[in-house]
Order: sequence, then C-alpha cells, then structure tokens
Amino acid sequence: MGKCESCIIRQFNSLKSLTNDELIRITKLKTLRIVKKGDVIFEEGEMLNGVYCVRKGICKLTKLSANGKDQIIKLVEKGELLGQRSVVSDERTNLRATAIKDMELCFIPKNEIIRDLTKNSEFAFDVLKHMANDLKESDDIIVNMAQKSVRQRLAETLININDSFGTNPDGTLSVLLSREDFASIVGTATESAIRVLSQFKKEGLISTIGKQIKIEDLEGLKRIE
Amino acid sequence: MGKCESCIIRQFNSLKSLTNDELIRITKLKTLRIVKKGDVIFEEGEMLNGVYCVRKGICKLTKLSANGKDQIIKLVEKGELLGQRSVVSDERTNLRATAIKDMELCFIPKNEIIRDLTKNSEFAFDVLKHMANDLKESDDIIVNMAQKSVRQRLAETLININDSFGTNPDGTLSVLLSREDFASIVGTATESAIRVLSQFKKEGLISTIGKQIKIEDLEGLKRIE
DNA sequence: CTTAAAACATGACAATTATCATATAATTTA
DNA sequence: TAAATTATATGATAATTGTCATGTTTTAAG
Repeated sequence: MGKCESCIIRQFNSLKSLTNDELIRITKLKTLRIVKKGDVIFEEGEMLNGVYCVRKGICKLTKLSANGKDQIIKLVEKGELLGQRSVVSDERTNLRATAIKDMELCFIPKNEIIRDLTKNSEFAFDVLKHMANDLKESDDIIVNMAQKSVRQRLAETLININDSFGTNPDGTLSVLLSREDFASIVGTATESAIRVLSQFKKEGLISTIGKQIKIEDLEGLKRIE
Repeated sequence: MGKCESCIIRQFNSLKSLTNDELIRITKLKTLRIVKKGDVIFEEGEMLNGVYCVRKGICKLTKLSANGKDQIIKLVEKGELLGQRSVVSDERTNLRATAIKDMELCFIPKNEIIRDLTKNSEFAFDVLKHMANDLKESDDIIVNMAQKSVRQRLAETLININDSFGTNPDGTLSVLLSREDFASIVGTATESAIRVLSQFKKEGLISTIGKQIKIEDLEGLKRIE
C-alpha cells in the first residue's frame, strides 16, 4: 500500500492541508478497502469509525425515504472524502454509500482525523470550506426540487454529470447510471424518468447506446427552463 | 452595547468556544444592527464582511429560483449565527436573509472570525459541527421535497415550527408566517398552500385566528404520511 | 446456448398540483 | 374614516406526475 505523503489523490481534498508528520502517521494507520460495483460501503444509520479517501471509482450517497424509495443526494468521485460529516458530528451516518463503479478506498481511523482537526486548524478550516461548499450545493438542490419540473431537473442532471465526470471516447457519459438511478436523483418515478429520457431522445437532445447516454445537443438541454 | 464575555446568547452558537481574550477583542469590534420586520439583512449575491449573531428575532433565508419564486431554505432564530457559510468560503452569499420579526443583530467583522477560525481550532471544530448539522438538515429537506406530497410537507412544516419556535399564550404558533411564506417553505403555489391549510382546518387538525395558526391535533398532523 | 431475471419502454388512467379567474377579508395609506 | 392595496380563499380547468398493466429488450445464471 502506498504512502499518503506521495499520494496525488489528497491534492483534491482536505488532506492536502495536513503536515508531513501527520501524513506519515496516517500512512501507518490507514487500511485499503476494495469495493465492487453495487457493493454498499456503509449503511444509513451506521456508526463510522473513520473517513474514506476515494482513490478510485465513484459512489452514490442515498437516503431512504418514508415511502420506501431511495433518494440520491450526491455522487462522490475519486479524490473526495467520504463520511466526514458523520465523523465530525460524532453521529451515525444519515446516508448510505453504494459503489457505482469498482472502487479503492483508503480508510483513515476516526481518532486520527479528530486529532488532526483539533490540532491543525488549517486542516479544520479546509474541511470547513469543503462542507460549506457541500451545504451550498444542497441548498441549490432544494430549490431545484421545489421549483423545477422533472423535465428541467433531468436535463440539469445530464448536464451536471457531463460537466463533473465527462464522457467516454465514444461520447457517452462516463458515469453509467440506471434509469432508476436517474429517477432517484431527480426525485420522480422510474417510469417518469424513462419517459422524459425517451422524449429527449425524440427531440434529438440525447441518443442512447443500450443504457449508455450520449448528449447530442448540450445547448438544447441547457435551454430547457 | 453589552459585552460578548457576559452575553448569554453565545452559549447557543459556536462563539461559546472562543477564549475570553477573543471575546474581549470582538466586543470592541462588533457593531449592533437593528432590523425591522420585513427588512432585508443581506441580499443573495452580496459580499458579506462578517457574520451576524442573532440577539433577538427571527429571519428567513431564501433563494430566488429561475421561475421568479422565492424558496425558503431555513428559518434562523435568536442564538444562531448568520452568514458563516459565505465568510468561511470567502464567497458571495447564496441566500437572502429577511427579518420575519423585529431583530437585533451583532455584526462581527470577517477578519476577526477568520483569525479566530485559524487560531482557535476548538472554535473551528465547533463551527464545523454546526455546519455538519446544517448539511444533514438540508439533506433531509431534499428527500422531503423529492418524495413527499405538498400535504405531507406542509404538515411537517407546521410540526417543525411548533417544535422549534413554540406557541404564544393563546396556543397559536409564535412565528407568524404568511400563506405565501408557507408555500415558499413547502415549494408549492400559494393557492395550493392555502388550499391544504383550509383542508387541515376542515379536518380539525388546525384552527385559525386571522392569519395566526393554532395546532389542534398534533398527533393527527404527524399521522399524515 | 437457453432460460430466468432484471431493466427498459410505453399505454391508459388516476392523483396531484399549477394556473387563472374572481371574490372576500384584512391591512395600509391618504 | 374611506379608498386602495395586499392577503386570503375558493372554483374551474389544465398540466404534470404517479401508478398499474403489459410488452420488449438486455443482462445474468445455469
């Protein structure tokens, strides 16, 4: 297993604010976890004993609604931290994390993170900034959920995935989601999501190769308001 | 103007983690701001030069949607801090703050807050905890918006306001909101909010005295699923 | 390769919610 | 106090979205 000091991944998250000594400590304490597509990394309501640093892959954070449906709150990709909120609050997780692609995760024990948070205010400040950004994004999602149509939300979801995760060589979105996942991001019935995607296809905004989606008219999608 | 060291309000927010020296510095730098019901404390997109500590009153945080409607994201009451997110991120505000009752706010300059955040890791950690909690609440709201009906959301809103802010001596909710405000919390048309409230009234779940609302059957409201 | 299971797709219809119109009550202003 | 404005209320109707049924395609398992 590699050393945190020389790991590039940490440049993308708050761990970049740790000192060399702190990184050396973490290198000794961290454990690697390999997770396959579809596997659950942690359940909603679980007590987390640390945070995960995502080395490879992508996962979804979901919350089970009272009506039995899952709502996807966020997609987390390589470079991001997973579980900080629960560790910071010293509470059980409020979300479930499920791998969307095969993943490699570095698990860093809670005690070490807490220690660094209280000792290294630059690190604490950086984690704070990241959480502030998450909060802003969540607020935006609330407004979208409350004020926009399924059609608008789905168009934005496609645009966001395209922007954040990019495309494969053939132009299809690199993150492969099921229609149910799309419905779960947008907060609608699976059938409704399928229907709107079919509509987009008819309008020439997207094309599909199997369940892969390719954006054909990004500007057109943006124009859906 | 009073001294921060002896102010009770700060026990309710992160300022309680400041040292006595830091509080004395803040006392000298802070300014009092009096705001009347309906007044805007800061606009969406404004650059904030500090944070507000709410000494008295309540305000709403709203975001303007693309369709021109305001969405209420959060109600902030006495004891809470206002504007930390923007100050921490060093970004313009993403929300507008409007007083719902007459308010008294202590304004603490940004530099001082940033200084304390970087010097005092206990303070930084505490602000972090508060933001983690805000984030969790926002995630819950997303799920509610996405998965529950207007009727359910409005029932929950009444319950939350009752729990968080309590009632007047006559039993009516102590926070007086317009029907438009309710619609803006729930994310629906004003007419729809009015209709559902009328329905609740017919069902004996609430009663109204003018625009004041009194919860008559809390358990009944909770049963709406 | 064949079969079973899961995911995708679409029609028909019901339920929810938005919009527009209009009326009444409450509040503010002149 | 009267007039004007704003907030509340409700009906009628349209638009959106959900649910159930059913068929097809894709994927996984044996």
